[in-house]
Amino acid sequence: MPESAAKTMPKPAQGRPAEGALEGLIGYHLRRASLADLAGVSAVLAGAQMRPVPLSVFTKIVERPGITAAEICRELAIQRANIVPILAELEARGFFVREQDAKDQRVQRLYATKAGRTMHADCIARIGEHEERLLGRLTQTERESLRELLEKVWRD
Amino acid sequence: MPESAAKTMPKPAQGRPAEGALEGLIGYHLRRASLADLAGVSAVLAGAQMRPVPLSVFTKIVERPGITAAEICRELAIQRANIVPILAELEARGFFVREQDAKDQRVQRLYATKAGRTMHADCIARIGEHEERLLGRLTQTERESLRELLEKVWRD
DNA sequence: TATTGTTATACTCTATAACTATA
DNA sequence: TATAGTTATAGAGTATAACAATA
Repeated sequence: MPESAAKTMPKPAQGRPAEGALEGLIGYHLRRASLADLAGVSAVLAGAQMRPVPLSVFTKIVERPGITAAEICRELAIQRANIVPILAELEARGFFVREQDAKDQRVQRLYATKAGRTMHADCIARIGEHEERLLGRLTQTERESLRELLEKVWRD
Repeated sequence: MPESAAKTMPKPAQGRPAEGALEGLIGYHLRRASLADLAGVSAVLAGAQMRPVPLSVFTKIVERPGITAAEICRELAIQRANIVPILAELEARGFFVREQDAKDQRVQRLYATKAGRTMHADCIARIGEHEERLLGRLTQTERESLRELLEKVWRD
């Protein structure tokens, strides 16, 4: 017969109700919240045949005309090898074009097309509606607090 | 950086500095923060040959002796099919045992062993140190705020 | 009919190593 | 030597469908 686990339950933190180890970890809530968000984003983007990572890559191209693949990778923490098929698909769908840099023959500068900018605006609007649902229980002040706290966590 | 990008930068939201579409999305910061956390957790758990998901599964076994695999799956939003190899490995390493339920022959009740509880306590301690680093820029009050805001986002 | 545990499988995302061409 | 873009590949993590045993 297995021994009781009650003895090993963690002591409640001072002033807080007893809870499991997972609930006490910020990382656990970060992960659950992020996964909940990702599911919603994926769902609304599916209607535009788009996915979260390719859209974040494309957002950089739209907002920073002439950006290079290597720059995008550094800013989004993507491996250079992994952006290749992402760019290939976005290019094949006519969302951006590549231009060889005149001064450095190694680099390609990327420019969104009109069709790409239209797709981008549509996707950002879809995500906006999704976030409105996701954050429905938070006030505007709470949303801004959350954004700032999260940024403090991950930004260098 | 080419100045031509300035023309296509989105208009700043009222009262806030100019920023890209990604920075304005809570979901983007949720994802970056969660990935930063996950990298750190994975690193500290590697020293104990453990990974985040198996540990979250095992935490349920430690804290709820007699819990079933199906219950764990519902609480952690894991597919039943995917928990099978996770439990197989934890069992093979001697961290828990299975007992057939007397009243319902379909279910197996799971009980952590002493070795399992020791491993669990070690891993939770490692993660605690990791979170201390991850959240180093947040006050205790801010950490508690963050936890509550995140919970409001994902919890039903 | 529904649920538990399971097998098999496929797909996405991510990580690593190595190559080429340029600088 | 270092960087940009690329290829190939392997590993997690996750998703779906189906099955046998039991309720």
